[in-house]
Amino acid sequence: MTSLDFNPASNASPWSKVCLESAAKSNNFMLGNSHRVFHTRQALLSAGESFQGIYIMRSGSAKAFITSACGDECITRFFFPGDLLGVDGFDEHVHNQNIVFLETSSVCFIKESEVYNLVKSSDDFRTCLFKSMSHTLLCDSMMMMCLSSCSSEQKVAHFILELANNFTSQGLSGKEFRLSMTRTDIANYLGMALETVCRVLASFQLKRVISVSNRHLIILDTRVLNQILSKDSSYSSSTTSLDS
Amino acid sequence: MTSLDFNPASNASPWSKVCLESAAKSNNFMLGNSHRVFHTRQALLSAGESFQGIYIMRSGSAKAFITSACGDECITRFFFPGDLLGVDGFDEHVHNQNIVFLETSSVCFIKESEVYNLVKSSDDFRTCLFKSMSHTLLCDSMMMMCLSSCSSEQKVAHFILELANNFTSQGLSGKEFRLSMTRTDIANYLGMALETVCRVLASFQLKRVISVSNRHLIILDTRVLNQILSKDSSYSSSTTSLDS
DNA sequence: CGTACTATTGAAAGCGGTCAAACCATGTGG
DNA sequence: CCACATGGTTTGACCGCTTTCAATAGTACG
Repeated sequence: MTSLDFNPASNASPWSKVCLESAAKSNNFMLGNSHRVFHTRQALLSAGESFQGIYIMRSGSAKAFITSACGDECITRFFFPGDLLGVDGFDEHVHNQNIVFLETSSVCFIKESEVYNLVKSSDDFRTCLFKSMSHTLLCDSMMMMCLSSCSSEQKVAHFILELANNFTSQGLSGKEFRLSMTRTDIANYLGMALETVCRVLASFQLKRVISVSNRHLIILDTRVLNQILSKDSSYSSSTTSLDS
Repeated sequence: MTSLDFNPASNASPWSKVCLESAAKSNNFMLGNSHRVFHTRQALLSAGESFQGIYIMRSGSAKAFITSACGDECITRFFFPGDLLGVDGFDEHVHNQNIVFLETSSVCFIKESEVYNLVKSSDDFRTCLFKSMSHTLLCDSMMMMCLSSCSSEQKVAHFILELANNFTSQGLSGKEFRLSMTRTDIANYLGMALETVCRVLASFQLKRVISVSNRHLIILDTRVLNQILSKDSSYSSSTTSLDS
């Protein structure tokens, strides 16, 4: 009923996000030396690279994409501060995704061996790592659900709310923010044509639900946005009041 | 060209699948007592239930689904022997998905506290657990890629090959097997209408790529199936034509 | 100021969904 | 053993959402 059914990220994320790094720090694993800054379009990882450890996004944003057999890139994920990067490498000790930054960003590296040490020595770290991975799995499920059963409008609504949630949990405004990704990226991520993204955004703007100009986005009516998500066909008058 | 670009499951899965349970066993965590058998349509978990631990699928199959805000079920995952169930619960200590068995199956339960103990005490278990979760993340990415950028034919081809892979890694035939899920389940999972699933299967059969009768499926030409997956458009002349 | 990239909007075509009607399998009870 | 009921499956016809194609406009940055 409430906004919970929209996105499970709302509660879990902020907690584990801060936790991981601090938990690691408190164990004196010299994380200070492992900070690194990247700029727009720079790559953190490329598919095929050997796995050395994981990264925690400290600031900025990035996208992960796979180059499919057909040759085209497919964005599978966006990363924001607090997210873990490169976790897919545990499986085969090889990264299967490319990760590229969308803006100037900084990450914190944790070597694989340190991850294992921390998991053993720090309950906090272990808990947070598990939470984070578990949470990602849940988000993936929600995303798959969205991709498989949502209309274009619902997909975009979901995407905007997801972003808003992320910014809110970072302590930033969830109502007004900058899109660090292009329309093409959004379209790619949501599995639709970029023209459709534009059209949906335009339609939302027409309905006074949002206001967009280029990368700058303002959410004018979160409730309607949630309504669109929960049922597009019939705009039931009043469902539930909601969160932030 | 190789099967690698189709599904990353091929290599990783079998290894970690066997490992987890044996690693747990070797540490004498009395897993013998935690075996349980379920029958078709029985539920292992329901959304909202509190998280107690994780399960390893020993035999049979199951589906995970979320009930969306719109009220309809959405299948996010199918489980086969070796898969971990209920991992999404680490995040909030609550399960967000329902898991229901598709046939008579047996699972092995590992209490949360035991998971943590095992992670600390057994490098094998820790490695396998990480691999498994990491692998699931990768599979999710592939699935999202499929959902967002594949045609109906490609989705079904992907699904069949995924199943074949799973059966192969279980030591069973990857060419001939029984579908434990209904067409409706498949359609739901792949984000398409069940009628479309039927149509695609029929078209594949017409092309002599597969042979299906009810739940019984035989793969006649894996190569063409992979070709369909990697590029559909070239076949457009003969595929969707309704000439009969 | 031009070049390249990004974004927007329109018109036409097609894939896939919805609706509808059979068809088939399995199991139940007469 | 058959009639019936139920749920799963199949196929056809029609329609609409999205994509594709195409052209234009706005933006960033040298």
